This record gives sequence, C-alpha cells and structure tokens, in this order.
Amino acid sequence: MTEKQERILSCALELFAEQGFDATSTSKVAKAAGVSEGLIFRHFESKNGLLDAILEHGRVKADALYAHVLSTGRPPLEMLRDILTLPFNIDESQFQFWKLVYALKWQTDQYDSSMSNPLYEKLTEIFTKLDYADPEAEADLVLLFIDGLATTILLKDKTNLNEIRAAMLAKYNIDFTD
Amino acid sequence: MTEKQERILSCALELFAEQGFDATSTSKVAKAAGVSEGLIFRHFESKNGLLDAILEHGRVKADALYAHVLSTGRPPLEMLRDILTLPFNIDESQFQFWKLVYALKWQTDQYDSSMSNPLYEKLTEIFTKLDYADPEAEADLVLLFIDGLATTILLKDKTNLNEIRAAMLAKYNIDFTD
Amino acid sequence: MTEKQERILSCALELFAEQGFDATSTSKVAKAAGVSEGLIFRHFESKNGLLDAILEHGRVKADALYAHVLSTGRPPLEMLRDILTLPFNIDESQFQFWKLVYALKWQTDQYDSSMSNPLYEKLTEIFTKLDYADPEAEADLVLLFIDGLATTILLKDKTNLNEIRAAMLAKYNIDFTD
Amino acid sequence: MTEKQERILSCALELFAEQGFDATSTSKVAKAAGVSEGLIFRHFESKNGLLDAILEHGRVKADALYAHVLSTGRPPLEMLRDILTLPFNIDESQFQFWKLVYALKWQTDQYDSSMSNPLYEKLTEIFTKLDYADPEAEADLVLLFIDGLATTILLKDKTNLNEIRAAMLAKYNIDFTD
DNA sequence: CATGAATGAGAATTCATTCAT
DNA sequence: CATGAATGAATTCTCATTCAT
Repeated sequence: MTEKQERILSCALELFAEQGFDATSTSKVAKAAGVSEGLIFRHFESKNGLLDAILEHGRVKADALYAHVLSTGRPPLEMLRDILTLPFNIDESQFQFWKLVYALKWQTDQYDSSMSNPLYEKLTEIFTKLDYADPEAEADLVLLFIDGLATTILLKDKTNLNEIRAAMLAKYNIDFTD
Repeated sequence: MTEKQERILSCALELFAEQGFDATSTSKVAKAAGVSEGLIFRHFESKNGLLDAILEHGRVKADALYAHVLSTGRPPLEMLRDILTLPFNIDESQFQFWKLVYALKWQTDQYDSSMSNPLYEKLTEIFTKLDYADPEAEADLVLLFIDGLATTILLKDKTNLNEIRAAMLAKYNIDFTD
Repeated sequence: MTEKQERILSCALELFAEQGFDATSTSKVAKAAGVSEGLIFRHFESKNGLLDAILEHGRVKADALYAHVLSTGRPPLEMLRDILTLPFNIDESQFQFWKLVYALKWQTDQYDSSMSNPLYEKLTEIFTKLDYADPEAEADLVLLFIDGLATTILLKDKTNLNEIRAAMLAKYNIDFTD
Repeated sequence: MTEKQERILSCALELFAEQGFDATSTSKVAKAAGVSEGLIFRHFESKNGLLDAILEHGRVKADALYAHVLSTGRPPLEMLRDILTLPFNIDESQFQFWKLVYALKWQTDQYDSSMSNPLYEKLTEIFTKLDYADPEAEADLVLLFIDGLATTILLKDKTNLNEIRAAMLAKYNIDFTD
C-alpha cells in the first residue's frame, strides 16, 4: 500500500464520516488527499470500491476490539460489563469508522448485521448463564442499548458520559469501580 | 395544499426515507409523484425546501404524539413508562418520517436536537421527583435508550419487540401490564 | 420533436458518419448542435440511445426506398436492375445515414442483417424466375455486389460511377438505357 | 522483436479487429498481452504508433500475397481469376488484419487506397489486353467486387462461399475448375 | 527491458434549477 | 397551477501517456 493510497483511505474515511458517503464526491476526496482523482479509481475501482476498502480496513480493527470482549472462559458479569461499555472505548482512531458504519446503516441495502451478530450470540450465552428468563430478549436489549450509546457518543457531545455509564451499569447491578 | 402538492410530499418522504436524501433526485420524486419536475420547485423552491416542508409536516404529528406524554400533572412513573414506550407507538404513517429524521442525524449540520429537548427536560423533572441521585444522567440514559430503540424498530425486523419492551420496563421497575 | 432535438439528430448523424461513433463525443455533438450536453441525454437517454434514434429515423427513409424496389408484380429483370442500382440512388440526404450503417457493420455486435434480408428473399425469387441454376448463390452475389458498390460510392470519389454501372449491368445482360 | 513485443502486437490486432480501434483501450491490450501498460508506450510510442506497427506488420504479409498475383508475364485471364479470388484466400492468420483494415476505411482520414492501387493498375492492364471497351471501369468494377467479397467473407458467415465464387467467375467467363 | 504508480484531460451521465408557454 | 424544454455545473469514471524505479 503506497502512501497516496493510504492518504486516500484516511481522507475518504474522514469525509464520508463527516459529510456522508453520498454527499462526498470523489473529487473532494482527491483534493483532500492531494492526489489526482483518477488515482482513486485506479486503486479502488469505483467509489463503492473505496467504501468497501475503508470498511474492510476498519473491520480488522473492530475485530481486534471484539476479540478481547468475546474471548471465552471469563465470568459472565465481567463480560457483560465489557460489552456494555464497548462504545466508551471507541478511541479517536476508530471514531470516524464507527460514525461511518452507523450512518450507512440508514442507507437502504447497506444495513449489515454482521458487525453485531457475534455479540448477540455471546450475550445470549451470558444471560443464559445468569439465569435470565428471556435471554434472547435481554441480548436484544443490550444491543439496542449499545446502538443508543453509540449514537450518543458518535453524534452528541460527550460531556457526562461517565455518569451515563454509571447509571447504565447500575441497571445491570454491575460494580463499575474499575 | 393541492393534491399534487400532497403527492409530492408523501412520495418525497417515502423516497428520502428509503433511499436517503442525497441519493434521491428531484426527478425521481417527480416521477414517483406523477408530476412535472418544475412543479416541485414552484411549490417548495428547492430540494432542501422540500425536505424542510416534509420535516415541518412531520413535526406537527410528532408534537401531537409528544403532547399527551408531556402533559402535566400525571404520576411520574406513568409518564416515564409512556416516554420509554414512545418508539413502540410509531405507526405506519409516521414510520418513514422517523426513519428520515434518524438518517438525517448522521449528516453533518443536519443534527437537530430540537426533537428530543422537551423530552430531556421532562425526564429530568421526572427523575428528580423519583429522587434519583443523578437525574440528568438518568434522563440522558433514557434518551439514549430511546435512540437505540428507534434504531431497532426502524431498521431491524420487529419480531420480538414485546419481549424487549418487557425486559426494558423491568429495568425501571415499571409494571408493564397495560 | 423540437427544433433542438432535430438539430441534435442531424448533427450527430453527420459526426457519427464522418468520424465514427466511438470517436465522436457527446460534447462534440452538443457543440455542433448548439445545445447543452445535458439535453442530449434528456431527449435520448444515452449516447447509444441517440444512435438508435438516428438509425430508426433513417430506417424509415430506407424502407421507403426499398418499398418501390420490392413491390410485387413487376418483370424480374426490371426488378433486378432496380436492386443492382439501388446504391446509385443514395442522395445527399441519405448519404450520411448509409455511411453510418456501413461503418457500424464493422463494430462487433452491431452487425445487423435486417437491412438486407428482405432484398435477399426478393433476389432469390427473381433468380428462380430467371431459371438460374443456383438462385441463392446468385442472390448472395448481388448483395455482395451491392456491398462493394456501397463501399465505393460512400468512401471513394464518384467520378466514373456511370461507367461502372454500365459495366455492371452488362454482366447481367440488362439493358441499361433508361 | 522480443516475445512481449510480439504478444502486444498480436493481442492488439485481435482486439482492434474485434472491438474496433477506438473502443479498445491500451489497458485492455496490456491486460490481454499480460504486460504492463507502460511497455506498450516504450515499444510503440503511442496508441497510434501501435496501430501503425500492426498495419506495417500486416502489409508485409499482404505484399507477399499480392506478389504472386501481380507477377508479370502470365496469361491475363489467369491473373484476373487470381485477383478475383484473392479474398477467398484470406487465411486465419490474416483474417483479423483485413478486418481491421476494412474497419479503418470507414474512419475519416484513415482511408488509404495504397492497398488497392497496385491492383487497379494491374487490372487496367489486364482488361486492356482482353480488349474490353472501358478497362478502367472494369478495373473499378473488379475492385468493387473484391470489396463486397471481403465484406461478405469478413463479416458474414461463410457457408456457401464456393457457390458464390462459381457464380462470380462465371460472370467473367472464367473456367473455375482448378 | 519492464513495471506500476501517478496524472490530467476528457468521457458519459446526472442533477438541481430556471423559464417560456 | 402546471408542464416540459433547456441549462450548466458537477459527478463518476476512463484513458492515453509519463516517469521514477
């Protein structure tokens, strides 16, 4: 991967995340990355190819983030806490990626549950172990929570996130002092 | 408002909601509504004007929906339950409107908290009455919940919404038998 | 059909015929016709749509030209003479159309025998009546002749066409004094 | 001439002949030949340079084909027969070359009579010897015949070529049993 | 000799918008 | 009120060509 290729990827991610995929022209991307517009197509075939490359790129990092959380053999409550607090750990470098992912959800035929499916299965497992009456519903509820949390973190200002986290964990009777 | 005007509004809402605002051309709207493209501009001045009209139109209905929930002098827990279950009451006619609103949130400079602000204040009031330690954080948490819920309802299939609702209300110790 | 539409058609025919379809950009056509480039697409959908419109337009005239030649109940030799001399009757207004048709033949998947099929059948009929040993081969030979003739007339200078016509008709023992 | 150079030439010939010169990008040629795009320009300077090389390459073979036909001191009728049947002798290896040559004829400023001029002069000579009234017209007629024949052979299926050949030679009273 | 990254001009096509009727 | 012809700018994408390695 050449330097220009990387510059295209990161500038495109930034613009797609901030302005939306449709609202960002390839010419804007090229200008931002300081390359000719043609180069985008030489490397990524099409504007959608560029998007795919960005998502693929980010998925790798996302998988790493999941990996720890999903690793086997840990106490259920600890895992639950980790899952519930996932969105709090989106650092600067991943911020834009997730913003893009969440924005794309709202575009028809772009919604892709593959990002949350492994979480869903793990959560069902956890709530089964914790003897919840309806583990699937609880898993859905947590995912829903995470979606709301991600929306809040990615879109609104993050002034009192800590308080929100505390209130949230309290709902699951999780000791949040860590 | 003429019949054609209404047809433009409803077709545009549908297309904007399903395909995205940017991805929907005025020509598609005109074709769908069975009117000339020029008419859109005569009535709504610009594509953004059309969007504004749609949002204004929907806001009226949304306000009606809020009105009951926000009316004063009701028991806090009842109000809380009503707020928490708001998204479950999005009927067919409002579905597209909210889908559009949520999709627009992710477009820069389109985010508009005006839709949730009155809720926030009411929630703070409620949690203060209920003697919560951090009413603002709880209010934020509920809004966040609602965002997640809306995402789930608007984007995913709605198979086990009832179970999710039950699990959710249980978290707030609300008797959900109604 | 508006005046601009007609100007697009005739300018496009001229350019396609003179420079080739691939070598003629829609921007050249627009400039030649004195219209905006967008108008071409509004009226003809695509560059290929424009080509189709041109061909359709010309086919009507071509059919008229064929009509007389293919009309029934005339002496075989007279019909044969008329067919053999068809290319000599391409007037100014049809010149470019046929040049385009012949040029397109050489583009893959553009070859379309529909233009010569009716002639083939009529010729077979004629040579059968004239008791030729192999009417199909003779029909093919005449079509081939016509292709060569068209090539000559459309591409080369037409100085001694009359002599060529005389020599040609002599081969079929046709009295060419008319 | 390196192997890659040859591969470029033959792949380009094939693509130019089948899809047309304008419709064939240098990138397609490079891909087909399994070489880098840059190599085409190193060896042939430009896309037109590549075309020239192809034509030059083919002309050598064409000249060889002509050489026998044009050789002096042979009976006129025999020569005439050989010329008339030239297109029947286009073998596989020359097929694409002639297809390209004929296709290019229809592109402005590409028409080049140099390929047929020597034939014209020889034909005039032949018909003068055979005491035809108008040798030039007869020469033109034969060339025209050859153009039609080439069109037929290069574009249409070649099912009954033998019958066509027989019918054709009969027109010139040539004994075709050979 | 050969590659492949890179470019800039131009290709077809789309789009929001205007305006005469 | 309503149409549809027309525009010009912008968009995605292609292409011949250059050049450092």
